[in-house]
Amino acid sequence: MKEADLLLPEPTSDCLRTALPRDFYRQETVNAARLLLNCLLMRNSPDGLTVGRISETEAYTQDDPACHAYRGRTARNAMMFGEPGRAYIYFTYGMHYCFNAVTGLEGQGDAVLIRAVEPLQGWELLSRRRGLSDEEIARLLALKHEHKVRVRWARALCGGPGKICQAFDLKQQQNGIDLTHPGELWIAPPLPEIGVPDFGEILSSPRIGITQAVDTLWRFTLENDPYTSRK
DNA sequence: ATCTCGATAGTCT
DNA sequence: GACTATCGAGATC
Repeated sequence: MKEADLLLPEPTSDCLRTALPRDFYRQETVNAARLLLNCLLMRNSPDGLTVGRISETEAYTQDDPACHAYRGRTARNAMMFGEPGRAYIYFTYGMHYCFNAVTGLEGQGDAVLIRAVEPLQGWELLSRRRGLSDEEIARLLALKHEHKVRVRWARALCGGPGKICQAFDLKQQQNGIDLTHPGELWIAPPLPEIGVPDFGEILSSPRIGITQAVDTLWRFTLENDPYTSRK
């Protein structure tokens, strides 16, 4: 399927009624990180609905020195040791949030970081939350059919974990939300009705922004997917 | 395209 | 007191 065909239908779509089940998150974390690619990040807030196709993930396991849970349970990382299928959202660098899905067995301390998504629905709302002016949003909406503009805009909105949290309004308040049921925040499987892009093979690369275990290739992207945080 | 750097505050030593 | 699963601006090539 070509990328231009990846158009989200009206919000009556199945993705509003469907969520990945608990058992999906219970599987081995590295597998979950790979399979979360192309799944749909769904966010319903009083402001409106926003949807993004997951395009970049990273796996973190408790026995991995780069993982927040590596040194055991603390108040901050407690959610990682809880039920798989819940959101683990944390604050970092004094100004950014990062969104993870808890994976593996309960009590294990694993999670998958969502590093980039392709916006599918709610471009205007995502843009406002990211601080774009009304004039800039209007200009981009008019040019959105141009591939280069669309990719550039998408990456400015959601090409990085901090950007996703700002665009999707994810903060401490959303920490611990159960992602396995449609509500204010959940993840839907890739739906054929929406269109599943064919971006080729899954690539593995070093995780970004860490200093430990830099040779563990647990960052996952799709070969020809332009909607990533970097090349 | 790739780099360096500063902002900023919660967490842990 | 040091570090951080980041971002954006500005410099440089």
